[in-house]
Amino acid sequence: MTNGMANATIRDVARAADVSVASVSRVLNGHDNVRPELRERVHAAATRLGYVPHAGARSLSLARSNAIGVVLPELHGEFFSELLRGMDREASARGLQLLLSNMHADPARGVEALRTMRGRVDGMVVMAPHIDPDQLFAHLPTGVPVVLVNCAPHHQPRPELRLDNIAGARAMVDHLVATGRRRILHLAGPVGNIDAEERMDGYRAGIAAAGLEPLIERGTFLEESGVSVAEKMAREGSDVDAVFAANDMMAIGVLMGLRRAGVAVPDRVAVAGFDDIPLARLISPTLTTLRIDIAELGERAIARLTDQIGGADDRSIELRAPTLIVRETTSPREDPEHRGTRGIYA
Amino acid sequence: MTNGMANATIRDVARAADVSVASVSRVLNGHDNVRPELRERVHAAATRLGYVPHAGARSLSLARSNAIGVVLPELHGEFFSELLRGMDREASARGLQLLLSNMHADPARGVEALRTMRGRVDGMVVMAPHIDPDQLFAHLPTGVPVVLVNCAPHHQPRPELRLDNIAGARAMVDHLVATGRRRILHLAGPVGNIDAEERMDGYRAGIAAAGLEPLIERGTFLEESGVSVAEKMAREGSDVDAVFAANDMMAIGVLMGLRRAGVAVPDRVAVAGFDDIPLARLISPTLTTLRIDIAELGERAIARLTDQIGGADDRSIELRAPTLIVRETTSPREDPEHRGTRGIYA
DNA sequence: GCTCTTGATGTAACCGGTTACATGATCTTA
DNA sequence: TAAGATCATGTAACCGGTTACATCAAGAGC
Repeated sequence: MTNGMANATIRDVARAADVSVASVSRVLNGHDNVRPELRERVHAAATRLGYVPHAGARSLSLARSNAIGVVLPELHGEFFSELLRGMDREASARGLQLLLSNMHADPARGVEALRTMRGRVDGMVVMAPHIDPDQLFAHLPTGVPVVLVNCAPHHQPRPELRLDNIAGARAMVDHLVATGRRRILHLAGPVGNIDAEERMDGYRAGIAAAGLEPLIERGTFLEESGVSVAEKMAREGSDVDAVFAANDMMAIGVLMGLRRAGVAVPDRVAVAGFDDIPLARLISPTLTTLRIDIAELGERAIARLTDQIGGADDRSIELRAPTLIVRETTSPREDPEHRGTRGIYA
Repeated sequence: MTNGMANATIRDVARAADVSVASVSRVLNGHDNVRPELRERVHAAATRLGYVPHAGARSLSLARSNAIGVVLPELHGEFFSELLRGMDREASARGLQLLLSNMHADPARGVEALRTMRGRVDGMVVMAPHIDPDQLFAHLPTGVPVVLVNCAPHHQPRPELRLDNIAGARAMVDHLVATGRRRILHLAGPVGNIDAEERMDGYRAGIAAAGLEPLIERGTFLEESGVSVAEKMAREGSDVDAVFAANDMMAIGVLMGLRRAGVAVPDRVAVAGFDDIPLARLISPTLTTLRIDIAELGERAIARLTDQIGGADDRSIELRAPTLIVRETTSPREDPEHRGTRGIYA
């Protein structure tokens, strides 16, 4: 039977070694006030019984679990995977385990996910770009340290990490304008998603500064949105000469849609994304985008959380600026005649 | 102070509602043998105090944690992310949480990772293609259900999920042979990795069956290996007409290396991978590969584990066969003269 | 009216660790 | 040799829940 024999407890070990449970605990936790001979007996008994301490019981009496909760939106794609990788790196370096929870779209289930973490973790990292944190934290245990990552606006006095989406999007628009684009379409993310909204704000600011006209379509952050926008552009004979998508997956969709429609990138239309997922430099033409060091973001979240658990009281918001990565999809056009023109294509 | 006030306990609630802890517990767990008026009082007190149950204490007394441990190799790339996504889907459907642990290359740390899960999870999913499971489980708590995923050969009588790497690789070689390739190079994965070894076995079998000569290079499962093999081929004027890489990332590296060297794919050289990561259909030319439904693999692991936890005793090994996905990188050559020739290229 | 059943509620033991405090042995020191 | 200090070890309370069992009140049946 796999689960035939229950595991030995510390009392079993104590009995087997003919000592008290206190001594067993002391030996196993490496306290030095134990006679060597007794220490020996305990170790022998423990290995003989195959004793493995019960982490749950341990954390109950210590009021410390050495685990931290990670609450993420729908686990999807490379962003999430990179973030988790960074967290894992930092956490395992500090001897912490990660308890994962998926915060679905439904706020009620989200609250439930956070509640079930109480008494199981020492703190939490919460990333919820699509849910109002005030609502989320209203019915939550107090006294659990939390670090927010890229959350919607709120009134929580909590430590927080954010992307500077506005500056990033602004930099991209500036780049497109500097390379001669004038009809710049923004393919935005879903309504209510904080990253989507901020990137759109940055786009608007850049467009206004250049004295251009804003052109905005809404997407879903998925590849398909990009494809359909490209198809629509081709169908309607649009005069757009650059598409700035709110994330890389949509930008890639745009690339595929344009290729299928026979529209030259970057000669006719420039394309840019956001995130710099690994894919961005592998497709062809390679994609201009904004790089976020996602794994490092994850590491930093864990680091700040452990500081907080350790008693620090730093509630500041840390803003991380993305870096503009220029690749082939926004190269200046070879044909100088295009510069500034508004050619119609089919 | 974020963590100024400790959380209320069930005894606090009992005192506030002027009832016993037993009644509070009954109310909060939805037992029906409680007078409505009292039930009301308890709910009121609980919300007034912001009471959230302590999951650790609960699982200690219930001997059930509703969490399952997931032990994965170095969290890297799309494979891992898809697997975790599938597990999360199934787990949250069953009301389970996932406790993540990274099994690094070092077996000692791996054992430690498994030990710290005891008393914290109801069972574990272990994926360790690079570590000997016998060694791993030698000093482990008995009585904890475990499902192995893609592990090295062992003598563990445990339920297990595996990829049919051999059949997959064999199918790919057959496909390459059928489309006229004769000098087929296998870019294998690292020594000691079970997936790598099995894929190589499948390759060997296919090559032998076709009466061809095996050509093998070792790689690291990373893109760079592919690039350097492609460079080496071009440099040495190799007569290889197909490269079958042991995973997609290496295949993509090969594609990039060949493109840079000006070697036409698939006309001069066909390229194929293994895994069907999302990237495979996005690059150009699109990559022929073997599809594994990774997320489903993850779901299935959780499903089998919960069966096991529920008392089932099914120790069978489930073999999942990859599906051959033919795309552009292995299209038959347009120039029929190449068929069977061994042209040298620079 | 009295016993028996039924059902709500409370008391206290238990899950498996940790540790404050008590105990008692050994060693100093006068 | 007796008093005091030091140190290893054991006893039992505690962490925060759950629940077997005891208790007691109300209603049923005679």
